[in-house]
This record gives sequence, C-alpha cells and structure tokens, in this order.
Amino acid sequence: MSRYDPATIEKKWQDAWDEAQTFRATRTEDRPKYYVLEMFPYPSGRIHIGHVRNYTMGDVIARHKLATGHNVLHPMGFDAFGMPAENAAMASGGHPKDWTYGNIDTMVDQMKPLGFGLDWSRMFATCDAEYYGQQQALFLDFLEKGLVYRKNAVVNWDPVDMTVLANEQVENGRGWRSGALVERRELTQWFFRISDFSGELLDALDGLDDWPAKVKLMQANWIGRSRGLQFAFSTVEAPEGFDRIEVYTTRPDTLMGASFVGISPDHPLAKHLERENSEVADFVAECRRMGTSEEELEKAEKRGFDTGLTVRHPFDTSWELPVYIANFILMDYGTGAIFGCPAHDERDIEFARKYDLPVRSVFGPATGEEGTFIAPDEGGPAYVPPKAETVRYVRGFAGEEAQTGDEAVDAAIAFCEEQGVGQGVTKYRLRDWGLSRQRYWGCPIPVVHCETCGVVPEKKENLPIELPYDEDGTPIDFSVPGNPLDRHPSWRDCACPKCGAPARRETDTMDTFVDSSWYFARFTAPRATTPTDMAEADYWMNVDQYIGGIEHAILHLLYARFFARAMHLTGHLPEKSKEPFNALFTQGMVTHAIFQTKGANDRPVYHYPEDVELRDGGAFLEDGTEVEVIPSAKMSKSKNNVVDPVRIISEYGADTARWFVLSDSPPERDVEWTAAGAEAAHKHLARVYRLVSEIAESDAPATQEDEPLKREMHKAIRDVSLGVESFGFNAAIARLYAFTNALGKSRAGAEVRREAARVLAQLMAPMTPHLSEELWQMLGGAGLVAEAAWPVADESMLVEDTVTLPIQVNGKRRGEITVAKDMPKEEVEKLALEHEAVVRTLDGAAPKKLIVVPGRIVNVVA
RNA sequence: GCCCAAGUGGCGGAACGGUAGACGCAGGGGAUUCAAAAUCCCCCGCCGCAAGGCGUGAGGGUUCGAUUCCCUCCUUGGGCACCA
Repeated sequence: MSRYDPATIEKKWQDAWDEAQTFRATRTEDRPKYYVLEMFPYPSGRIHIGHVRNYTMGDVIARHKLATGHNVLHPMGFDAFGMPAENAAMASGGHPKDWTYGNIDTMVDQMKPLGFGLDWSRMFATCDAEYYGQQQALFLDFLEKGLVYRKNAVVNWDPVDMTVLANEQVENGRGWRSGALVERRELTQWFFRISDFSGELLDALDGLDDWPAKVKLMQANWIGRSRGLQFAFSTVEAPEGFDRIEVYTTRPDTLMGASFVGISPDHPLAKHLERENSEVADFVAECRRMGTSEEELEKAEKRGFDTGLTVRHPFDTSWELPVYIANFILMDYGTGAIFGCPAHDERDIEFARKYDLPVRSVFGPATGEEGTFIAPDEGGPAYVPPKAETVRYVRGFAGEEAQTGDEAVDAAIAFCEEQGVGQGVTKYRLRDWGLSRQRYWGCPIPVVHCETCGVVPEKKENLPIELPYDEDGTPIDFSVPGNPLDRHPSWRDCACPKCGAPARRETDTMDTFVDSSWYFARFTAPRATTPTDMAEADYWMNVDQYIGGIEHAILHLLYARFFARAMHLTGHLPEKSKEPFNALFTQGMVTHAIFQTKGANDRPVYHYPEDVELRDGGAFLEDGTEVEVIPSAKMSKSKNNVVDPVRIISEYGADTARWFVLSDSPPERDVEWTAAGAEAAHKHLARVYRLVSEIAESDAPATQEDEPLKREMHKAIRDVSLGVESFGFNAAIARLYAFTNALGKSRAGAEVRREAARVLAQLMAPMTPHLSEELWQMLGGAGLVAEAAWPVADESMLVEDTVTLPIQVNGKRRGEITVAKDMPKEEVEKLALEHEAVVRTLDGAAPKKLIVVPGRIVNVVA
C-alpha cells in the first residue's frame, strides 16, 4: 500500500484541474451563477497564513457551489497601489512599480500550490494601466454627474520634510521621519459626494439580511443620523459679518441650561479673530499642532480660549453667554459651533469646571431617587440618562414637566420653530470622501489645470493618464520626501484639453480606497475597454458571498456601497447592484504564540518558533534556556511569530494547511496556529488515506452493520452540508472526524464502506481537494470529484424513533430516560416521577411544578 | 475618548433559553513490536475515598431552567475618515 504523499498528489491534481479548466468562470444560461469573492490582498511580498485562511474559506464555498451545479466566479487580484511601495523605494532604492510587480509574481507563485479553485485568467492588479485607466474614466463620468467636487480640507503637514503625512505616519504629534511637530494645513482637494447618499446608505442597511448585524450597526453609527435644532445666537459687539453664530444641537431641550458657546478653531470667526489678536492666534496655532485624526482630538485634553465675545440667549436677550474657541469642536460636523450645557454632557461639564462656567440642571430623575442622586449643579456628575427615559424638567420650556428626552427634544424643536428661533433638521455624521493624495504610487486624477479654462477634465480618448516610470530616461528619485509627480516637468506640463494653451496636470493621485471600491465589478469583465461590460455585470453581479476582515467593516464597505450607486447612476452597473454584496462574512485572524526571553536591560528578545522546543510543559531553546510563551498574539514580523505557508506546504502539503486553518476555531474568530495542531491535521489526513486505501481493496460481504453505517453517512451529509453552507467550517470538520471514526470502526460490508468512503471524499473535497481527488480515484469515482454532484442526504435515513430526555430536579440534571419519540406528555411525566433520583429528592412530597419540553427535557421543581 | 466585538477544562473550541465541555491537541494507561517509530484501544473539568459539591471573565437581575437574555464592571481585539 502506498503512503500519503501530498507533494506528488497535489501537483498531479492541480495539473488535472488546469487541464480540465475546472475553475474557469463561464457564462451559460442553463445553470445558476454564484460569485464568491475574498477581499483581494495587498502585495506585501509574501503570503501569510491569514491569507491562506481567508482564501481557503472562499474556496470551500466556491468548490461546494460548483458541486451543487452553479457557474462559479471566483477571481483573484491585487490591491497594488499604496504607500508601502513608495516607502520601500525610499528605504532601499528601486522603483515602486518594480517592487510591486515583483511581489505580485512571488505571491502568485506561493498561492498556486495551495490549490485554490480560482479563475486565474481574470487576474489583474489595480496598478495595471488597463485597470486604473478605466478608473479614470469612471472619475470623469462621476465628475460629469456632479458626484465629485473640490474644496479645502486639512492634512497632516510635516514642516521639515515639506510633505503631507498619513495618520499612521504621525507618531505622538510628530512626523515619523523628520520628528518635526506636525501641523494641520489646508489644501484644495477632490471629494466624492458620499454624504448626499447618507440617508440611503443608512436605510438600505435594513435590506442586507445576510450581513453581520455588528457590521450594519457599525456602519449605522458611522453614518450617524441625528435629529436636532439648528439656530443662530446673535452676537454682542462682534466683528463685522459675524452678527450671528449658527449652532446645531441634538439636545435643544437643554437650551435653558446653556452656559457657553464653543466654536471650532477652524470656524470662520476663529480665523477672523486669529488675524487680529495674537493670543487667539497662539491658541489656534496650538490647536492646529495636532494630527487630523478624530481619535487624537478626542483623547486630547479639552481646552478652550475665551474670546471675550458674548452672545445673547435666544429666549432672554439680557442673558449673555461667553464664546470660547474649543479644541474638541470639529468644523466638519454640524456647523462647527455648539452651545454647551454642562449639566447634561460629560465633555461640557469637564470644560465648565475647568473654566469656572455655571452648571444649571435642566432635568432630574422622574422618580424619587433623591437619596442617592446628586444633581450636577450640586457638584454631582453630568446627568445623561438615555433619551428614552422619562425625566422631570426643572428648566424646561416646551412639553410636559415629566417626559422622555425624545419627547422633550421634539417639543423643543416645535416650540423653537413656532417662535422663529430655528429649524428642526436631520444631520449626518458621515462626511464627504476626500480622495486626493499627494503621492506618486496611485491612480492619477485625470484633470488638467489651465490658467484660462480652470480645472479641465481630460478627454476620455487620452486615457489612461499613465504614471511616468522615469523622467526622460533618468530614474525618479524617491529618496526625497514629497510627491515626485510635482517635480516631474515633462509629465506635469501639458496642453489644455479645451483651449490647447500650456497647462499643468493634476499631480495628486487617488486614495487607494477608490481602487478597491469597484474591483469586484471589474472581475466580471476584466479586459473590457469600458469600466464594465453591462451584459457580463448583469449576469455575474452581485457578489453572492464576500469574505474579508472585520477591519474593513466601515470604510471599505461603505465606500464600495457608495461606488456601486455612483456606477449605477453613470450607467456602469445595473440597478440591482446598488448593493453589490448580497452576503458578507468577516473572518478572524490567525495568531501565534510569541517566544520571548529577556535580553540586556530587560529588553525582550523574540525567538522563531522553529528554534523553540516544547517539552515538559515548558518551552526551551537549544541551549536549555527556558522561554516565556505568550499565546495568541497577532502575527508580526517584529515579534518573530510569523508562520510561513510555504514552509508548511513543503512540510505537510497544502491540504494539511487548509484543513488546519479551518478546523480549530469558528471562522469569525481568531485561530491560533500551533505546530501540534498542524501535525495533528496531517496525521488525520494520512489516516484517512490509509483507511480509504484499505476500504478500496476490501471485498467483505454485506453485514447487518450496513444499515447503521448508511444512517451515519446520511447524517454526515446533512451536517457537513449545513456546516459548509453556514460558515460552520470547524463544526463541519468535527463532524468529518466523527464520520471517519465511525467508518474506521464499522464492520459493514465492502460495498457500503466504499460508498461511505466516496461520500467522505466528496464531503472533504472543499477543504482538502487534492487528497479527495486521490481518494475518489482509488474508489473508482467517475471524473473529477471537484466536478461530481454534491451528495444529498436521504431524509428517511435521518429519522430517529427514540429520544433520550434528561431529567432535571430544580434545574440540575439527575438522570435520563429514553422514550419513544412520540410518547404523550402524560406518560413522560409519569415516567419522570417514577425515576429513582426524582423519588429520592421528592421524598414523598408532591412536585411544585413539572415541566416537560417534548423531545428536549423534563424538569421537576420540588 | 467614542463605536463594535470577544472572554467556557492544561490548550483550541462545542452547546435552537433545556444533559456545559461535541470534535481535536496535550496528558495518563494498555495493545502491537526484539526494540523504537508509526498505528490501534481505553481514561481524562475541578474538589472529594465516596455520597456529593463547585464550575462558562467579575458582580447583580429575569426564568422552572442562563454559556445563551438584561444591567454594571474588568480584560483583550477591531475601527475612528491619509495603513491596507
């Protein structure tokens, strides 16, 4: 008998699938289509075990759908633009393009041995001119439809390197290379009008039944619909043009508790005062010496500057409130100005206590908790109950004295509208999507700046506007910070497409989120000479199952949903694709223990897994030094806990890697890669190989154990199918272990055992496709198991006629009874009361209560 | 700071509100073997001789019954608009 030799069989079957074009996506009308997509990778240089897990999940779905009679589209590509390529060029010379394509080649070479059922003929990278040229065409169509515009926006500016920094390049407020204090600087930039779609993007979440609830919730919170009051305070002796300050509030019911007005450092009034008053200028400059991320703003100490100006309260013109410039107010949200009601807002009370501003309670608890409740104006914390809770108003001005916050807000809006003080408005937190990047390695924005014509779109026939590789034969210098396109006259200088006069190209490139916002549509016709081919898009869209990391729950998925709408409006996608992903699954990461010892100065020293020996419940280096084991850490090159799939494949084969990454954890959770686990997976596959070899050669006659094995087989078909269809891969694999155990122990005849083994090969095929083809062949299966019809469970073989019921006394299990499945409740009760453990506990007394859940449980309450 | 998750034996994990620990790893015992590897079989939450008791991050609550639902807290992870 031959041994399980993955190296031989994996190559053999990969060649067979290539030959048969098993995974080539073809459009035919006789079969339903199924489009499964995993988020495409960034070409970092090597695949990691997380990729293996992600693509194996997609592959299981794809292979199962193929076996259930679908035309399957399962493509792969690369999200190839972005900063790492430029950073690599800066750090070690070379060109981002060469670096990127070199990485792609390596990664494709590493992915192919894993045997994924992918249609490689559709592969592309977003840095292919063929792809980004079509992206430029989309941009021009969006521009024409008014979906793109220009406005000023702030960026992180490094004043030493004279360059724009990404948020991740800002460390503790300083540029990562120069160490200079980062400033916020305004630039004119391009924006997509995603905020015009706020309401629609929010409401449409309800229709996404096969998306995780948590993702929909995160998106809903991100879009952030709020109902509030917009009104203006009139100012006292303010500079000309600033008679009024518009504010937006979601708590107009707290207007009588107002104690100050706060404006953003970027508010027009702040900018005006900055020019006249050096103290204001200092404070505002201080505020701007901060990154642009919301996280940083929120974590920063709340600070304000009293402008000396005041405003009049809208209900009492003799009541004046001070105007502060405050570092925590965002110009992008609402009107860039607020009123503070310290009694009912934690941030406001912190601010008020810091600057000694009055705190006035507007409402308190509705029911008497006076004993414990300390009102905010008596030194207590801000009182911020949920808006649905009824409270008692002491400084209300509209509605009932006792009402919920929601009712009070509605009443306050109605009252203010009636008094002409303001209007109720709906606002969204979602801001427009800034797509300009001051970088080289991205899709050029296809517009030209002309002195006479202004901003002029490129003509479509001039697309793609390609990135220059060099400058007239001279390599581009990436060692200088900043955007090389800015310093590239022969690329930058051009003729105006409108008037022909000398003009300058836009040197900004697009955010890489643009690239990933429509690649799923491009896969339906990757070589089309327009962004999409409507016939192909109409057939293959939508993505039936999208799989990727939870880290993309908000931005990528929201941008893609916007893009699908914009592509529909510009005629590039059908109406049904406005929501492009029918079902979404977010998978967890692969983690690995960190092996660490202490070096000099107690600095941790990290060791590679292959240098560590696990024995006697500890971990040791070769020289016997004991190593500290930190389990379940995110894989990271700097911690030396990266597992290289190439190594795993050469040691155990692709099927072992695929089996293991699916087996141990539910797919939405993180999985820890352990050497022991991989070893165990491999042993199991070898055992299946041995078992099936033996069965294939057996000629044992039929026995009375045929029937139980058949039943076991049909139960396995049911459970594994369900597991595969519902992302219960770990459960499906546990079931396959059980079925293998049953098959191994069974003394059924050869014919039934062979049938069961064929089914086992089929059920395993999505996870371990190469091994399954080999087993299928040994068992005399026709053709490729990849193309064989998925087995169907026979319902009549699944019916059980008895059921075992646990008997509980007071909720604790005390025994069990086995009864006929359809035994009447009364008889079950009788049997339960006769049970020895029940009799003993009741001790002659009558039970207080008797609960019988048919087919489930019996609970006796004593 | 804000939003969203997750926490169960020595370990990964299973469990429509209904027998907590399926399946796997590690560990223990045995079979086979001249011996070993490989393989096969059995045991395996904790305390306890046992009867029994205790156990799903912590503390409350709802329920005949809670890992599951609700509230508060702790820890870890993801996101926070220029990382992808």
